[in-house]
This record gives sequence, C-alpha cells and structure tokens, in this order.
Amino acid sequence: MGRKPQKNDSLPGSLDMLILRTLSLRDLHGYGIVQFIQQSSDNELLVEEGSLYPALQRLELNGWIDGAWGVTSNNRRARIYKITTTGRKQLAVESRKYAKLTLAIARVMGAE
Amino acid sequence: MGRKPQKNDSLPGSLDMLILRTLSLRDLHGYGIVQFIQQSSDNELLVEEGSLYPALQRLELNGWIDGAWGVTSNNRRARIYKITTTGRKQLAVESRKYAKLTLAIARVMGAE
DNA sequence: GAAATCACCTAGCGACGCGAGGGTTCGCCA
DNA sequence: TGGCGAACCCTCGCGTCGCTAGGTGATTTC
Repeated sequence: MGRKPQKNDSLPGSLDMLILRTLSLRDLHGYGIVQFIQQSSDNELLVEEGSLYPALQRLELNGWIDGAWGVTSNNRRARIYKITTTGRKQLAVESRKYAKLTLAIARVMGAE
Repeated sequence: MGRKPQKNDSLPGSLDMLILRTLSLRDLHGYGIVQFIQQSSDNELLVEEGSLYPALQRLELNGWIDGAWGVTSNNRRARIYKITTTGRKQLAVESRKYAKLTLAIARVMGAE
C-alpha cells in the first residue's frame, strides 16, 4: 500500500493559502478542494473536513472567497466557492510571506 | 531602518525544529538561541521569549534537550541547554517531515 | 546610582487543525 | 425495492502553539 497522506497539522496557516491557490485556478466546492489538494500534492497532503469547512467560513468572512449553492457535475447539491479580487491579493501576500519564511528557516537549518 | 523580523506565528511546529537545530551546533542558553536564530536567518526570524521558554520546557520534558544552570561568557547566570541523542534523532525526523511538507505545498502552489 | 542590557519565567488569550459526531441526497446493485 | 456506500455539508469540544503582558533579578554602562 502507498504512503499515508500527512495531515496539515504541522503547518497551520498554510491551509488558507492552499485553498486560495486552489480556487484561483477554478471555482470548486469544498469536497473538490480537498481532492485537488490531495491529488496535486501527489497524495501527500490530506485536508480533514473538520479543518476545511471552518477554514472556508473564515475565508468567506474575510471576503476572500464567495460561496453559493449550486450543483456539481455529478448532479449533487454543493456550495461552490470562487475567489474574490481581494482574495487574489491576499493569496499574493501570503505566498510572498510563505516564501520569505521558508527561506529564512532554510537559512537557519543550513547555518553554522 | 531595516526590515522588521517576522514573528514565527505563521509556522508553528517549526520552532522546535529550529531550536533543536541550533543546539545541534553548540550548547547554548535561551537568550542565545533567540539571537542565533535571528542572526542566522538574516534578521528575518524573531522568536519571542513567551514562545521560547515554554518551548524549551516542552523539549526538555520530551527528553530532547537537557538544561542545567551555568554561566555565560558574559559572566551571567543562565540555563545552558544541550541536545540529547534522542533529540538529534528527533531533529532528523522533523527535518525530513518538514522537507516533505514544504515540497508537497510547493507542488500544490505550482499545480495547474 | 540610574538606566539599559542580559537573562529567566508565568498566566491568560486567541487561533488553528483535528477527531468524532450528525445529517442529506444520489446512484448502484442484489 | 430497499439497502448501502459515496459524495457532500456542518458543528462542537479539545489540545497545541505562539503571543502579549507582566514580573524578577543580576550585571554593565554612563
């Protein structure tokens, strides 16, 4: 059997970025976001539903995404989310911040 | 004036790794750990004392570091910490995990 | 001798992700 | 046809973590 996907426990804060990134590519419902992240991470990232839905509410509250009831390609009721203009800006901000942080950490991990 | 160092708020979990990494290079006291991380990260990472000391207790409880009262080169009383054998193993584990996670995140951030 | 620096510690708070639970609707197939 | 599993949504309570804000004391510097 394959490797077990990791929980995102170890990098809080990055979940918002991952969701925004996903929605920047296409409108999607919650369940689909989970699948996209899992697949595009090569089955290494697993987003629990107990993390996802609160995160979506958070993001919507901040005005970074917009949700509306719709129907999936499977003919199922679902809340379809799309990223807003502010959301795209936020994604850019978070990406930059994430890059700086990981670079800084890499420096420490490689320092003598 | 220069850039303000970032808080580590955005990457919880990585603090333990940074401390272990620092102590894997040399025995050090808390205050010195903060300075080392700040300097070796090019002044981008700032560890608050309110984060550091609880973290040190955590690590010691887990048996990953050992603390003992001593004296710094400045002739000041301080708790000198050193990494244990188990701590080095833990550092290796966390480093690998961190690398995998950031790689997975990078995949998602670069996916289409 | 006052102020700044070095050095340690704690309590309480807010944020986040998770586990566990509960719910509906659709499609499949025995 | 009726049962079951998958797709889909949601919430509550918990543990962990870093931060803010506060406090302590010793040593150097002016």
